[in-house]
This record gives sequence, C-alpha cells and structure tokens, in this order.
Amino acid sequence: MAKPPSLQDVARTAGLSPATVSRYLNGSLSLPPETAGRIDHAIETLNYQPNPHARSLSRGRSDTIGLLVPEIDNPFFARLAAAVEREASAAGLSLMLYSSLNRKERELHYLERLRRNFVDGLIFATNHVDDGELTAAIGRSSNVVLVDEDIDGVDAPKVFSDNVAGGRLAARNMTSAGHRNLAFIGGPEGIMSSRERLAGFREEAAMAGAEVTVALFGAYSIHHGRDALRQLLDWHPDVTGVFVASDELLFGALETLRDRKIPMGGGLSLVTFDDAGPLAFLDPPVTAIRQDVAGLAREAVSALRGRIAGIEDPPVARVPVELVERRSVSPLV
Amino acid sequence: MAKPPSLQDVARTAGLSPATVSRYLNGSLSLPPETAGRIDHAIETLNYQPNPHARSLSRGRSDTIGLLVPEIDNPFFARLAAAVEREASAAGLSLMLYSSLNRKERELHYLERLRRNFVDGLIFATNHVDDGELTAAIGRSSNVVLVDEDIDGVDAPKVFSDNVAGGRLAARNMTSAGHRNLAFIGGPEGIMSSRERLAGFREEAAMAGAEVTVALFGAYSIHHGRDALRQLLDWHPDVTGVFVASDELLFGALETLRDRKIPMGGGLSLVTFDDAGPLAFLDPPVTAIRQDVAGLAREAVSALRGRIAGIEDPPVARVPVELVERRSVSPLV
DNA sequence: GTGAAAGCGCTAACAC
DNA sequence: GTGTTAGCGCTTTCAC
Repeated sequence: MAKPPSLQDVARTAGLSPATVSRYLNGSLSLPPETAGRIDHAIETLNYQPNPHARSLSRGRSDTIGLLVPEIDNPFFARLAAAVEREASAAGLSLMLYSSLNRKERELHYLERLRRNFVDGLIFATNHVDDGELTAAIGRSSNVVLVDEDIDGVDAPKVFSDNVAGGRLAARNMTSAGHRNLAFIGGPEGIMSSRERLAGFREEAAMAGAEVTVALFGAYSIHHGRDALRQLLDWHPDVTGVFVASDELLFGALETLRDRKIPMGGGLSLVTFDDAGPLAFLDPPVTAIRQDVAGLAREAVSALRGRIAGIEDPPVARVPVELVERRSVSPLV
Repeated sequence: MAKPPSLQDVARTAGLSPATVSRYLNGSLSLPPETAGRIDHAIETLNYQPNPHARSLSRGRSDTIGLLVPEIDNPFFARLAAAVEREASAAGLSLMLYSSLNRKERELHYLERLRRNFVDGLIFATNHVDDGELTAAIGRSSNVVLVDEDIDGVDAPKVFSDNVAGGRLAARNMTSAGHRNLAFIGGPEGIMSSRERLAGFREEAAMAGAEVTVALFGAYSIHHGRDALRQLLDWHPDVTGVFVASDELLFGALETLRDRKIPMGGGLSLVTFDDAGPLAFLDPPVTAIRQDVAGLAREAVSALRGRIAGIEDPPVARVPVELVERRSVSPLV
C-alpha cells in the first residue's frame, strides 16, 4: 500500500498552493475554469481523497454524529438506527453506533466522546430511570438530542412519539368494538412512554364509558409481558381488551395466550405499540399503534443539526403515531 | 463551552513535557509514582480527555472500524450489528455503521473511506451479485473482511455460516419425519448462501431417499417468499416439506399459507433459515436453522483485527449453525 | 485570484 | 526518565 496522496500533492501537480486547492474543494472559492480544471485533473490522476482526520482536527468537527441506543437488536431500535443512518447520510454525516445496554456507565462514557469532539452530536435513547447523574452529564454537553424516551430535567431538544394520541387510538379501537373492561400492560412505571400511553388510553376509554381496570408496569420485556398477562387473566378474568405498550410485551403475552389456549382476538382482544416486528404475519395479525420511526429520525437529526449549527429548535417535537388495524380486536357482542 | 484542555495543558500543570505525558498515557512508559501522580492529578483537575482526531491524524489510524450491511432494519443484520458493536467495543474499537441498500455505488463509496483511513478496517456484508467492480475495489483495499455472503474472486478473510450443514440439518429434520417430496425456496440463484443451503439440503435428502423436486430462487424478500410458495402449491401439490432459506422468505410463505388456509405443520411442513425474527411466537412456532450471529461477529472482528495488525488469518472461517426444533414440521404418516 | 505561514492536538524520532 | 523537535494533512488568517 503506497502512501495516499495528500492535498500537497494535488497542489503541486496542479501548480498551485495547498490553500487554494483546499478552498476550492470546500467551495469557498470560485476559480477560473482553467485553474479548476487543473485541480480536478490532478485529483483525478492522483486518485486523491481528503484525509478526514486532518480535516476534523483542523476544523474542530468531524461531520460525524453518534446514535446511542440501549440495544441495537431490538427491532424498534434497529429501525431507528436504519432511519437515522439514512437521514445522517443524506445530510453528509457519518454515524457512529453505540449501544449502552441500558447501563449508565456506558452512557456516560459515550457522552465523553461527544465532549471531546469525537462526534459532533449525539442522539440519545435510553429507557431506564435516571438518578440525576445522566441529567447532569447531558447538561454539560451541548449537542445532545433525546429521542424516544425522556430523561427528567434534561435541557435538550427532544423528539418523542405522540404516546398520548397512541393510547387514545388504542382505546377508541377497542371501545368502538364494544369493549368496556380494559387493561394496560406497560413498561417501567416511572418512564414517560408508559405514563403517557396509559394516560391517553385511560382518558379515551373514559370518554366512551369504558374503564381501564388494571395497569401492570414492568420492564419492556417478553418476560414481563408473559407474567403480566398471566396475572391479569388470573385476577381480572372479566377484562376483554388489553393494550400492550410494546412489541416485546406483546410477544410475552402471546406466550401466555398460547399456554392457556386462549385465541387472540376471539378470546382476548389485543392492541400493541411500536409495530416494529412482523405483526402482520401473526395469526391473527395484530392491531398496533405504529411509531413513525422515519419521522422520529428525521426530527432528531434535524434537531441535532440545528443544535450543531447553533440554531434554537423548539424544545420538544412530537411525532404522530398511526393505528394499523389488523385482526386482534374482535367485536364484543 | 470553554475550550477543552489539551495535552499541553496537562503537561504544563504537571510540570512536564507533552511528550512525557503522551507516553505515560499510552503506556509506553512507566513513571516514578510521584511523577505519575502529578499527571493523574492534572488530568483529574483539568478534566482532560484526549482529542481522538489529533490522535488519529498522528498515528495514522483511528481505532474505528466500519460495518457495511445492506440494511440495518433487517433482523439478521440488526443482530449482526449489535454483535459486531459488542465485539468491537470490547476490543477498544468504535463502530461506524453504514448501509449500502445493496447499491454498488454506496458500497464503493464506503470502501473509499476505508482507503482514506477514516476507518481502520471494514466488515463487509452484501448480498447481490457483483460484476467485478466490487471485487476490484476490495482488492485495492486491505483490511476488509467479508461476512455472511461471498463475493467471487475477492481475496480477503471471509466469515460465513456453515450453510451446507444448515441445509443438511433441515433435510434430516424433514426426512426423519417421513417427508420424501421436498422443495427449496431460496435467495438469488447466483449467490453463495442460496447455492450452499440448497446443496446441503439436497445431499442429505438424497441420503435418506428423499428428493428435492423444486428449487425456486429469487430475492431474499417477503415478496418472493409469497410468490414462490404460491407457485409451488400450484405446480407441485405433492410436495410436503419446504426449506425456506431465510426469515424474510418465511414471512412471505406464511402469507400464502394463510391465503390458502393451509395450516403450517399439518398442511405443509416448513423449516427456515436465520432464526432472527420472533419465530417462537408464531403459531405453530417455526423450526429454524439458527445462524450464530455472535459467532460470526466474533470471527469477523477478530479476523479484521488480525488483518489490521498484519497477521495472516486463515482465509475462510465457517461458523456452525444449529437446528432449533419447534413445531412447523409434522410427521408424515 | 492566489500564496505563505501558522496552527489544530497529538505522537514519535532523537537527543540527553 | 524526560525534553526537543518535527511532523500527521488539513484549514484559515493575513498578505499580496
């Protein structure tokens, strides 16, 4: 591997100074066609590519942003990563992918990279409750945007799904099918998404004269989904419709249904949240509140770019969700 | 935001030269405890963090590797990304995530970044047939490792699942349940994974006196899965077991089964490949050949690190696959 | 319109 | 053990 050509080399073979070539390349200069041609030609023949590290060092930024998620192999975050990469790439930014495994030390670690300009900004998704340390660390960094889940007290642009509206849509779908005795299986109690999804669900249910009898909080996990539904069936056998606050929870719930030989839909009506998994292929296909992951990514990248450019964005963007009606809610006769 | 402290600052407040501090930080030096203490203290009080770009520029490498996949929001690649990130992070490497959308220009683009030392190495997954341009580009770069799918003629370390063994496992599972008339629904015909999975399937079937009557190639897509199974049912109604070469294809096939009201298992026995989706939650749960994604990632990162360090690895690593038996294959009586 | 020169923050000879 | 010096390859004043 020969040493790659530098700007110097290009300048030399074009008979110009590095400075001129640099400016030309960065568009901060319009050269006479003849000169420009010489440069282009030199670049071509040398097969020149700028060295991004030198560039970053010199400019103090890297045109690279980071995305920090709890775990990439969770269909929702996988889709988020894909969408963020797409947006970033379209904006000329590269994406560093970090996974925190929901552990605070790792989150703090990655915030440090931001502080050192390793990345120009960080899109931050977490879903555990914070004891304040994270809030403080984020406070110290500018150029962070929170996505998907809030952290109390953080002063940064935030991009969330409209969870309340999602809860409402779920409730409306069930109540209009005649369900009156409803339940909610959610994520951690302290967390925004759980709270808001339940709030919307409850409000809208009440408006239709229905009631949310039980709310079971826990981890956003298959495990909790399974156990919560078991508990629900044991203790509240008269519930006919349940709103499950994530795909993970749904899969757990499905296990319980299968164990008890209760058919989804006919036996118990279900609506889930996320719609990141292959819900259309389940039997019956599962009605879901679909998060607009592309929209979240778009807003998040745009907010981050604004932040990097020093523009003040509106503090919180809410991205609409959508009801995808399939066949897991049966009319109650 | 005040300007962050530099190595210079640390050196100054510790009463040393930058060089000494640098060496100390890089472990290429053991200092008398007193001196070391002064440095540590200075770092502490200044809250110093090294600037990675300066470091990269100076050292000519960035301790960052790239992962290029067709699409991140495909459960298999999402899991691969997660596992690669984990391995990289454990080895002190950061991960840049690129998605090619299976488009050659994008793949070439990212190879350029490698050439320019933006990343020290690249783990490359693609699944389209190459016209030679890619082969050439990869040939020009060292520090590429191919994962998951081969590109003909590329000279680079390669890490693949043991597709042939996977095909065999699928065949054995079906033949021992009594199936004799089998079919294969695969990905693109020209591609290694398709070829090998079919080859193993066919060989092992033959050994049990069964026959693979049909092999339907196409994209690794839901669409192809759906259409292929339709075609299969129309033209070869006597087939009783089909081996579907990816989860995507499976989901397509499930659509067709549902349309035709054919129960999976009882009506038609199915085995799939990948096991990256929530197959355990389908009804019935689907038997699959499971790729060891963590193993693929481990081998790939290790091969890449070896390559970066100038060590010659064995050219091709094969990662074992595993049969996960569920209930989509019924005994044929 | 173009060039010279001084950095960006770090590492790596080479000295002592 | 520690300091001096010279880059790494680019951008960016400041001149002309």
